[in-house]
This record gives sequence, C-alpha cells and structure tokens, in this order.
Amino acid sequence: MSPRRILVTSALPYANGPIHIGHLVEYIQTDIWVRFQKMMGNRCVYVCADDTHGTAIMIRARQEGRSEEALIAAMQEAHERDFAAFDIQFDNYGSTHSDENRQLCARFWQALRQQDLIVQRDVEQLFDPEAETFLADRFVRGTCPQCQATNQPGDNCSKCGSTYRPAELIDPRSTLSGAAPELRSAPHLFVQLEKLRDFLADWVANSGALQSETANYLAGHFLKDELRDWDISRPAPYFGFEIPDSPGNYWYVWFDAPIGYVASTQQWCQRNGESLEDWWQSDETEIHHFIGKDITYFHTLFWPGMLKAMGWSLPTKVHIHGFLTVDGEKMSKSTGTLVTAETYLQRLDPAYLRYFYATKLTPRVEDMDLGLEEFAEKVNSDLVGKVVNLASRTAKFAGKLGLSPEYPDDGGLFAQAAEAGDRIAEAYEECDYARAMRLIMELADRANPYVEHARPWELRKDPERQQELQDVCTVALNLFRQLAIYLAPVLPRLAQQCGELLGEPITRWQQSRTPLVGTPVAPFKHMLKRVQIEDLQQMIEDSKEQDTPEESTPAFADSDQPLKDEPLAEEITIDDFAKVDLRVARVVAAEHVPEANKLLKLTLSLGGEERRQVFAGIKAAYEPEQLVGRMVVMVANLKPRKMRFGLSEGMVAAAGPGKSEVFLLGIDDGAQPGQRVH
RNA sequence: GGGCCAGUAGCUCAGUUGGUUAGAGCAGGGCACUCAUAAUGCCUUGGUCGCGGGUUCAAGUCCUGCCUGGCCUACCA
Repeated sequence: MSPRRILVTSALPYANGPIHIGHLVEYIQTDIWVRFQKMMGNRCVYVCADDTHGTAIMIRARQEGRSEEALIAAMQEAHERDFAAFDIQFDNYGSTHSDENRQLCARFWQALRQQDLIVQRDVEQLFDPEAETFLADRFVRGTCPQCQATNQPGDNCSKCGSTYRPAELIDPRSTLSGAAPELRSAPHLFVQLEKLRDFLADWVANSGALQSETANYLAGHFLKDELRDWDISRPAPYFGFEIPDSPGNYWYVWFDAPIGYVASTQQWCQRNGESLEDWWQSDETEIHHFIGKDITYFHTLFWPGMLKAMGWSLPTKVHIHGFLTVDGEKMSKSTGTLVTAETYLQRLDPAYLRYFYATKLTPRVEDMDLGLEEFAEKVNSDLVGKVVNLASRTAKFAGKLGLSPEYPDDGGLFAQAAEAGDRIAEAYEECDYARAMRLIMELADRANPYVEHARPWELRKDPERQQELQDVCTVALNLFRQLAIYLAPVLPRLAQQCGELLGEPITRWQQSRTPLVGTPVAPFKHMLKRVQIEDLQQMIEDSKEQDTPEESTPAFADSDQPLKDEPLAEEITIDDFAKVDLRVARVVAAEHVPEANKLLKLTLSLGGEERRQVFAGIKAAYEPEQLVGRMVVMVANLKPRKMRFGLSEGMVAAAGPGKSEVFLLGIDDGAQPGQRVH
C-alpha cells in the first residue's frame, strides 16, 4: 500500500491567554495521531498557528500599554514553549497575523465575491465613545429589558434567561470604560450561507467527515431553518486585516482563523520545497481537523462553505472532542482546577498527562474527566509497575551479556504481541486511544509473569546458566521494546529511552514485528518516576495561588501585629451596626486629583443611574486604571463631606496601615452594584 | 420543553452479527518472591448487567415505557 498523504490541524489557540490542561486534550490527541501516522510510514504534516485577531486582543494590548504585535509575539512564544514541553511536535506553527494569511484571506475573499456570496447591510451596534470602539456583546452589561435584573451581559439574561440584542439593554454600560455606549450604525459584510445550503446539507449527511451525532446535531439545529447570513466584517478600530475592497472594515477573526490552517501549510511548503496545491487542492491528500465541540459549526458549516467557494478540498474528517473536567467538576480558577501547562510542568512529567489522556480518549464527542487519584493510579500501575518495570528488572542482568544472537523460545509471546499490532494500529487510526491502551496493557500483563517464572535473579547466580539468563533478558527486553513501540505515539520519550537502551532508535511501527538480537544493552537509566499524589495536590494549590498572587499563607502563621497596632473597638449591638449602610459599588471612573497627595477621585455606581463621587486615600496603592470596572464596598449613608477638591459622598472600605499598604475590600463574583452588605 | 449519549463488581471500563456458569485493570483479602521505582507473581472476595414490560428456544446484547446522570439546545428538528 502506498503511503497516504495527510494534512492535520488542531484548532488555533487564542493569543489571549496561556495554554492549560483543557487545551492540551486536543493537542495531545492530535499529536498522538500524527506521530502514529508518521510511524506507519505515511506522509503526514501537522500544522497549527496562534489565533491573534479580534477585539479581545486589541483591548488587552491597550490595557497592558503595548502594541498588539508585542502582545501576540509574547503569547506565541509562551504557547510554543508549552507545546514543546509537552512533546507536541508541529511541522509548522504559524500565526494568523502573517503575510501568508493576509494574502490567502484575500484569495478566499475574492472567491466569495465572485460566487456572489457577499452582501452588505448596515448593523446597529453599541459603540463606546471613550474607548472609541464598537463593543462585542460580552463587553456590554446592563439591565435586562425583561426582568429588570441589573448587570446582565449583552446577549442574554442570566436571571430570567431571555435573549435580546445588546442595544435593548436598559442603561447599558461598557465594561471597558464604564461609559454609556451609543448606538451607532455601520456597514457590515455578510456571507450568504443559505446559497450553499444544498451543498452543505449533502456534505454534512453524506461526506463521512462527521461523527453521526454531529451530523444529526447540525441537521437539527442549523440546517433545519434557513441558514443565517454570517457577519464576517468588523468596522475599525479592529485588530486584524483590513478588507481590500472595503476600506475601514476588517475581516472578523473567525474568517481569518481557519484560513490560518492554510497559511501555516504554506509556510511549511515554502520551507520544504512543496506546493500548496498538493495539500489543499488534491484528491490524493486527506485533511483532518481536530477541534473541540464548542467550535463545531465554524468547522462544519462556514469552513466547508469557504473551501467550496474556493473550489478546494473539503475536510476528510473533522474529529470533535469534548471538554475536560477535573475530579468531576468544570475547571475553574477558584478551585485550582484550571491548571496551566506551566504550572503542571513545575511538578509533573508531561508523559503522565499524555498517557492519561490516551487512556480516556475515544472517537466520541464526550467530555473527559481527570480524576486526580485515577490519574496517579493509572500512571503508576500501568506505566511504572507494568511497562517500565519490565526493563528495569532485567536490563542490568543483560548489561554484560547483551542480547542473545538468536531470539529464544518465549512460548509465543513475542509473536502474539506482534500480531496484536494490527489491532492496536486500527484503534489509533480510529482515534480510539482508550482501546489501544487497553490492548497494550493486556500485552504488558502477559510479559511480567514470564519474567516471574523464568527467575533471572536465580539464573545469574549460577555460572552454568548464563546462556539461559541472557535468553530470558532477551525475551523480556524485546517484549518491553514492543510495548515502547506501541506506546511511542503517546510516549515519545520512552521510545527514545528504549532506543538508547537497546541501541536502535524506534521510528517505525513495523519494528514491533522483528525482535532485536545480538546487540549490546546500555546501562539502565531510570525512565519514569512514580507520581506522588502530593505533587498533584500541590499543583492544584499552585493553580489557586495564581488567582490571588498576594496571598501566600501556607501555614496561616499570621502575625499579631495588626491587632496590637489597632486594638478591637468596644462592643456594639446589631442595631448599631445596621446604622452603617454598606453597599456593593462598581468603580466606573477613577482619576488622579492633581493637587492631592493621597487621594484618588472615584465615581462609584450603585446600579441604575445612581452615582457617587468619593475621594479615597488610596493613591499610593492603586492606579486609577486598575480600579475601573472593579467592585468595591462603600459606606453609602455617610454624611457627604465637602473637601477642598469637591464633595465626597461616601467612603470606600479598605484595610491596612496606610500609604502603599492599603487593600480595598472586594466581593466574590456574582454580587451586583447596589446590594447591601449585611 | 426538545435532541443526543450513557447507566455492567467499591473505582475506571471491556463485552463482537442475541447463544453455554458475565470479563479486565485498579482497589480489598490471603500467600509467595526479592531482580525491579514499597515494584512483581499466584490465589481470592465483590455484579438481581438502572427499573418494569415485550420479542425469542435463548437478551447485558433487540423493541417499548419509566428512572437517573451528562452534554447540546431552546419554546418545539
């Protein structure tokens, strides 16, 4: 069979944050598949890129006081570093902010124009006059027009569940500046997807590119009704590519992101003297996308539509996976389960995660749970106890002797395992890594009893039986090598170590068919440490601390100094306390007071139109910019006091001795401006 | 509300086109071994296969109703 030509992609990580263990499900899943294909002798190219455009990047760059280019460059470096650390091996890792991508976007655009798929329409959208930008739904909050709940997001109400457009919100506020947004109209460009309905419906149902559940889902949700036009442009300012024939408008980030797959391929082609046509316009090439279920419709409707308009190859298969949970819960910062790649690597070996994910991954769109105990058990029993143990219990006996010149009788173990290679390969091919791992562990379960019964530790004491000893080690080490070959897509480092131990690198699946004989055996080196459950727990703790970097109180050995400095006040009744009306407030504006040494002028919102101007003595501890948008607790019924700089209509609650050591009271997520503190 | 998927030993799961006393790994118990990263081997305790009907000579496996959980999505595919 001639080698297949396969192009593989993973979804492009957004340049707005670091890689975490949830992202890694996909990159590990894809990398395993790619490594497997390469071992099978297929031509397989794995491309990816950073997804760099959009409002979120623009805003963040602005907040951090640097250019978008500087932000995405730093993020890309971090992403690539994390991927490399997890042995995720791209053939090319590009960026959507590249010349190649800009040019390809123009080509796709031209094709869509030529097919008469683009139409222009005015869209009314909220505009932040202070930040001078149009606001995506999630950057607007206000009062729900249905139930009057305050501080609701721009698209739907979390209280009553009703949906609306951001412009319908009562008293909308920009979360960027706190300013009241204005409704502005601007022309937008749309792709008329409905014109491609026949093609899409057929592709979804009959191409074989989609799992059946996904095909059903699309048929039921999107293809049931008329396909809505896809708003594909954004007016300036926007970080992205300006549309050549529509000055002042930019391609929406989801237009140029999938084209980034092509741009990344092109970079690879240029470097390797290949032609892009061979990879994107050839029936000889398979195209496999690996994505998460959250971006299903971009890859199963819009993207095939775009490719169709270009007349290019359609995806051979879109592999969709579910989300990651940790100990049965959604990942979250507060519980420390949102673990970044970096935090993981401080304590744990990437091989653990690769193997654990492999034992859990199936071709279905199912969520996957990472149970901490299960994680440790699987890694320790399977990899250390069964697989690596085979080598570590025999390699040093074989060190002096090397492997036997001919492969000895092993009761058929090697032949059986060689035969199992086909079934294991099939499981990898189908992305059923869970099955592949089970099959491999079955082999490992047969190998250890062999060693047990052969008793090499007794043989080595008898000079007459050195030949037998060598034979036993030859069998054990060859069985180990077979396992290392089968696990190589998942555990490339183990494969490499095995290659070093036995003097022949592992590169091809076929190597599992023939035992190694007559070669020297290198001194055994530790291959994989056991996982300590404490390391996992510590990793979770580390992830929590990232959330509140100031708080590092491992033993809670707090000083008694603050109480000495300011002893407790005399007892009061609850009625006394009730006189103080503490309220949650949002800082909607903050500015320096030029004449004042210690004061900042804050504008606090109590929800609705209620605003208070408060002067707070926190200048040395806080910059005005970092306060805007955050929640504070204020004394709302304090008698207003006239100050030199104006009227102060309350007090912001804060702790600390003063100067730069002032700490504002915050409040947990969910609280709303105007709520009283009881 | 609708759709999809799942519900098999304490835990994670296998169970092929329905066919003899339902399996594995881990965990638990006992014994053995000491080469190995408190690793390994042997033996062993655990299951009314979510519940109730039905089809069949025969159902964990097919049909149906219900219950529970997860995901998706909303006023009905």
